[in-house]
Amino acid sequence: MKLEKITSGRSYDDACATAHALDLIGERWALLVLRELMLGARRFGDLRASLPGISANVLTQRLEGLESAGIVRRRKLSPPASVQVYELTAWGAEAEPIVLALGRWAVRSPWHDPSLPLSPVALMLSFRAKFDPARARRVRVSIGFRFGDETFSVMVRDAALTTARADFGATEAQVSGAPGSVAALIYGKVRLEKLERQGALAVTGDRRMLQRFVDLFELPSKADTST
Amino acid sequence: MKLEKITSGRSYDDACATAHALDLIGERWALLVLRELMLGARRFGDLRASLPGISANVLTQRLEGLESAGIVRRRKLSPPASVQVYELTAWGAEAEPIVLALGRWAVRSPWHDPSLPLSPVALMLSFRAKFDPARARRVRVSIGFRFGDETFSVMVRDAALTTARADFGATEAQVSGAPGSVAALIYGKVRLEKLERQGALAVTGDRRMLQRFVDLFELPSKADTST
DNA sequence: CGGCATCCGGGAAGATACTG
DNA sequence: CAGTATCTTCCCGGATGCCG
Repeated sequence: MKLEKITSGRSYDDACATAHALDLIGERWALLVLRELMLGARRFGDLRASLPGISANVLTQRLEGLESAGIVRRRKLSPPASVQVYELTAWGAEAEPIVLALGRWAVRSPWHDPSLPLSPVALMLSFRAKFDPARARRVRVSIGFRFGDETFSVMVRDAALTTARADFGATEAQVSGAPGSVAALIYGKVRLEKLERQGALAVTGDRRMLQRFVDLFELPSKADTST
Repeated sequence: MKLEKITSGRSYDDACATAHALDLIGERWALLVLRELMLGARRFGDLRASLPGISANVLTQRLEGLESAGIVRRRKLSPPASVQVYELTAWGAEAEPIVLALGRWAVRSPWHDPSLPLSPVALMLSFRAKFDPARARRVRVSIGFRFGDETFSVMVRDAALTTARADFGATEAQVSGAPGSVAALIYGKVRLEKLERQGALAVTGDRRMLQRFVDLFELPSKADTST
């Protein structure tokens, strides 16, 4: 099968693998769809809600293209759920370093505006992108996050960070609020007390553990565009 | 200044840094322009020649956008050259991990076609992408490459690889031919003797050193799109 | 010739309405 | 809820021409 038929876009006709990657996932919205699938299967409507601005027909096209390229798979959940979801193939999941590399680079952009809407998955992935193992040695914490009806757990131990969709369950501290408010706490270094007073965040459990987690991350430095 | 004015494209309006990266370098051809600038300043015509299929007006637009975003800078070479070139800013050069991550991922694509045209810079960057320090311990080689009138040198020592535009000069072996033929030698594991017999490559210097370099790289494995 | 503006055709993206 | 159909807008790509 010809490549143009797979993504139904134009090909760069370049043997360079980077160019080929752009043939596969370089179309508008494609990489953000992958981002939203990085933490597990999602429904069509979930994806639409997490990608403000995408229209239904474009999302349909992207999912079709990614599916025929072997990056995304559609699956029907077993009854009684019987609902259709989209998930990454093993190869699709291997695109995570691309998503993280893009984030690490652009967070230093002078034009980056952290006040825009932020999806829960995007926030969770940002932890993976900015996590510094050297800084996390000897730190052992587990934090739960709740955004609406989505919950996640983040664990730091043995200088490694793991993120997953999971119950608050066995975490040491739990945070509820908007993803952007959590970002303000961690990356903007806004004081937790202030965010609680504003009603932006609600915390239960061991607050000192949460602060220990926050201190794992530093303020991103802005890039030098003059040299 | 509003972001939309910088790249003159549409914005994702997403606080996620990955989305912002796509605002900056997600337009068609943008990342390939960066790729071609990764190994040093280039002229407009050089870029056009290395990016078959790009039209002059699109290249102009991309260069303008990347320049106003602080990723690319245009510079006038001092006389007597007095010619205009484009080069990466310090921040633009930091996008290299993105280019390499895309390449590492897509080289495993079932649809990747290595027989398409390949630019010299793309080949040189592929060395950086696929270099395995563990495999290169105790190896110390320097190879020169010539593609038309462009020459590069690659050095491996102390489990590190360095690539640069440079004379053949002090390298131990020198290779001339098309970038695709070098790729066939290194990634396709086509025998050097065969490529020489076909007239695809010409080698001078210590052939054993060249073979030692070739052996640093392994055949890329194809991805699993079924699980 | 290098760099860039202009015009145009085709096609992808965006918005909205509609259907099972 | 999960898409499809339709229409509009705008980007991409190709051709041409201008200017230093």
